[in-house]
Amino acid sequence: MEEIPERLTVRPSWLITQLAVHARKLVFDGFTTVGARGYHYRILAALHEHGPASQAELGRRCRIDRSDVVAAVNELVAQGFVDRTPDPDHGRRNKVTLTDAGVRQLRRMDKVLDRVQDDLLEPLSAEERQTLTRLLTHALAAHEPR
Amino acid sequence: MEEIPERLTVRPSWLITQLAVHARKLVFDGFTTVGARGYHYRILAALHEHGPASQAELGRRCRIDRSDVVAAVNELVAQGFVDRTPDPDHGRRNKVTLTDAGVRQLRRMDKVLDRVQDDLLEPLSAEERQTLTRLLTHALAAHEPR
DNA sequence: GCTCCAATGTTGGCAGGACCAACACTATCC
DNA sequence: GGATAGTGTTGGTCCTGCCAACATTGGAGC
Repeated sequence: MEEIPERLTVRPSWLITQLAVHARKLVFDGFTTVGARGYHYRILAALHEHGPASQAELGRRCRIDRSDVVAAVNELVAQGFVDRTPDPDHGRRNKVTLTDAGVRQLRRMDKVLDRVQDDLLEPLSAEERQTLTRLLTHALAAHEPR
Repeated sequence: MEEIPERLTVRPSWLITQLAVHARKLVFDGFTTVGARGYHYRILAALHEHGPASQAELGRRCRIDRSDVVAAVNELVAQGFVDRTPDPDHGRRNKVTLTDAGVRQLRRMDKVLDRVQDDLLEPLSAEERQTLTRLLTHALAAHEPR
């Protein structure tokens, strides 16, 4: 009745992009419950794991365009999750720092994400999830800038 | 130097959405060379595999919103790849039909897509690609409307 | 020192894909 | 006949990812 064309369902590019649609939706819905969105998590995570950084650096680490980092940092500042201060050594550069509230927000988002993984891969066994993760990591590595 | 936070790289939702970014880009670039985009392929494929259909039907089969089908069909009509005629039995309904030129366009897009799969999964062996396809299909099935 | 280049922050814009609300119209079921 | 479900269409939103342009600043090379 409403079958998807086989040409589509057979191709990895379709499977990946369609599963990504569901992943995005789950992540979006989850993050909405804590008043955040994807870019926010990436930035908080980078600050937590690698310490304070300039906006350009954050963009490179998080795979976010410079111009989009501006907006995301603005929002995070407004929510009190990061501080933005001019870098004393480099006149134009900013230093973005994680606040305590930011750390707590990051932990909330971590929990949300853990649940999302479960919903997303629900029908797969633990072993299958591991295999999938390995294969995806492998494939993705080939497309990363060296 | 520009390492991605581990919190991200470890999670399937990140791997899937990021690989999807590259998949989209490869598909987009490929389809651009034949003057088309994603929605066009889905619609041509559905028409070829299941025969003429109404727009609402196409939307359901291709996972495209009704309103977006309108625009895509407009473009396909303008390019001469499909015909849109009023359904004689149902006053409001349209019947969308694939033209010969549409079939040729579909074949061109098929070739493009085959190359894309290869670029996308380049580092994986044939067996790994098969495993990946199986796991993705399995996971995706759980999120499809029954 | 001075010039040229690279990097930075910022604004503003665009496109694709997905989605939603509302409206007018039609067919069909009770 | 009247309520209801389906259809085509317009118009708008959102997230993500990008790009161009600009002013400003640091640093490298001469």
